[in-house]
Amino acid sequence: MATIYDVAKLAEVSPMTVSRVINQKGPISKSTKLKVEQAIETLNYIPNKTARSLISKTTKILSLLITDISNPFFTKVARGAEDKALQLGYQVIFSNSDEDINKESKYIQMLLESRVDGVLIAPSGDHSKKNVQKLIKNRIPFVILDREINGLESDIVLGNSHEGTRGLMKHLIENGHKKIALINGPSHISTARERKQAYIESLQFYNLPVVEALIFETDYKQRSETTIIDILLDLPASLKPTAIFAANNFIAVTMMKKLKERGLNIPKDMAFVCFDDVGPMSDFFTVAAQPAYDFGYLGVQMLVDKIEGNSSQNNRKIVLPPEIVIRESSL
Amino acid sequence: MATIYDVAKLAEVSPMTVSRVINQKGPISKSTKLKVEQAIETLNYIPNKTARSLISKTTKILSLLITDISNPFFTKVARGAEDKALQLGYQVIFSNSDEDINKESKYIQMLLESRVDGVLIAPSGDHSKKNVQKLIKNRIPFVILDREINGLESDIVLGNSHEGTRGLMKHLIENGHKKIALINGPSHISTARERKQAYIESLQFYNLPVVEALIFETDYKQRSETTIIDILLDLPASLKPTAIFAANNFIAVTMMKKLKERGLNIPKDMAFVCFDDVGPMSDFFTVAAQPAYDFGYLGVQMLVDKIEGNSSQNNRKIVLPPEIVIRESSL
DNA sequence: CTGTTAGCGCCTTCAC
DNA sequence: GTGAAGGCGCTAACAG
Repeated sequence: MATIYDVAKLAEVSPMTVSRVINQKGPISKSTKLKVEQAIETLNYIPNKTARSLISKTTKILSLLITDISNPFFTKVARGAEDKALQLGYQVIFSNSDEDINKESKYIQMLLESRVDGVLIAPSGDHSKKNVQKLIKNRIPFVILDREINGLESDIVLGNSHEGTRGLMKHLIENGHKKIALINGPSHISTARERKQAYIESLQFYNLPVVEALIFETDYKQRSETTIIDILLDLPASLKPTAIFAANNFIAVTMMKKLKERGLNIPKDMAFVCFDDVGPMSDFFTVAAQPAYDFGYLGVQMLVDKIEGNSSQNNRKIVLPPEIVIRESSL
Repeated sequence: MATIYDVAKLAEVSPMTVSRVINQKGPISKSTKLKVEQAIETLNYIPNKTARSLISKTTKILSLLITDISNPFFTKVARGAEDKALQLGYQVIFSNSDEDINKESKYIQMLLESRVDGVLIAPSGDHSKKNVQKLIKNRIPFVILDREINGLESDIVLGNSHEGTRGLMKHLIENGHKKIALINGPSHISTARERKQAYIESLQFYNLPVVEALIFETDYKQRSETTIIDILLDLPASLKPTAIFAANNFIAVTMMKKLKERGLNIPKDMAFVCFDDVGPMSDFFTVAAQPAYDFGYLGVQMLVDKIEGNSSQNNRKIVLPPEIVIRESSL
């Protein structure tokens, strides 16, 4: 592969001159510029970004560290991130932590070695604090996505779990549901804590009892099995819920599948709502849809602002409201 | 950020010795190794992959160039690719061409400059040949995904469009459908050509007429509007189809939405089948589901084989069969 | 307007 | 078992 020296030799100039025409920087005569351009062409010269990085201490690469690209929420986040990154001249490396702190730590190490210019991270939970602190220690700019880390201030792009939950609960309750099960994510993730809190507050607001037997905690991951539905359906009639609120889309998918297996009809036998869109074909589901694309898009914008020093402030917080979309599953 | 020199100084050894302990290569005494490790620890030294790349001429980065990560098919491809890449010690940069040859070309240029070790590409169409040839010219290993490029042999991981189409058509026809519309992708994409051909052959196999008015060509992208459904529904009763076969998931989503808008019930008023899964919540759709995860997983495996020279052969072709999943939309 | 020198952080090669 | 010299491809800083 041709180097700047090869080009220089062919064009009968110094490597520095070649560098100048490549980077369109510094004064160059039309004629030498032409010579160089021809040499570049005939040698099929392509600048080596790796060598540049060594000098510029900049890679023009961003890291997108999410929990699972398969989750339609994060798929859209990724799309938004990549679109904005391209616009700003960055490439993005993506990684899936699978909500696993160890996997997350491994990726953090890798991205540190890669000298990425910045990191967009959806933390796997509050324990991610140590990973984020590693970023801080190494002065690599980052923006947190979707989940706050307990006891850590930072630039962040978030949804509004309270608003989304209240909207969903209001809809359910005003449609006559009094016994609503919550199938939540792990309490070490901020969104799960907030969704539970808003769930409880909503019940209280409508003077409905908070029944512990109707509150479950699982994880946000895609699962093939669950016993929660069995437990719910075995509840005595006085307790058995008429509606289920799943705290994210993957929980919803798992529960729905089980509900179908058990022969229940949605919404006739059980109303069903959840947080997050469930994918392109979601015309059936009542959801609190978050503007996932914007999470990624704005996140990258914020991050690059920070990297390139265009931003005066720190700990900027963008909160994006969800949209309550009422569909068949709860009617 | 600490360099190998800082570590060397602190440990009172030469940089070379530090390099040796980092890479666990060459003989080192226990005691110096310990000294070095301590220095690394106290200085929080992290090897600079960028500098390494300059010497090794290897970046341990793969490029995944697909058309749209938002497409559930490619989402899974990406997941499979990343999983295998992690296993093999590679990171992956992803890019979305949006089925646009110009965008694709731009990315090809970027990845060439980045000196990625290999490329996994789902070509935007037959015109991608020039981009792939650029890869060949620059000797960068690649594996093609999902779509063959007319007149180009290469390592490739593919689905079986014929088999999937025949399966779907068989199901429809054996359920009594005689007028089946095909809403296909662009004919410059191999999968569209093959699906159309298999569609026609299936009709002929069952002695059914091939009606040009029932064959449409659109693109594989997500769209918010379409006139195709209107055209179909305005057809005289003698022609109006009783079933629709969408050539990919995005086409299916667009058409379904329109069908709903027009007040049609699936499958009562119109049966509906498509190629590719439509996302995690696809329990409604009859589809030819491709093992998308394996496309990515095996693709990376093949690619890294090539990169690391473990593979003797060229132009290896992996064909992954689809699974016909019959669900409500066609019953 | 163009060229020279030096060095980014690391590793290969060859000495000792 | 350890170190010194040199260079990967490029560009900043200075010189002319």
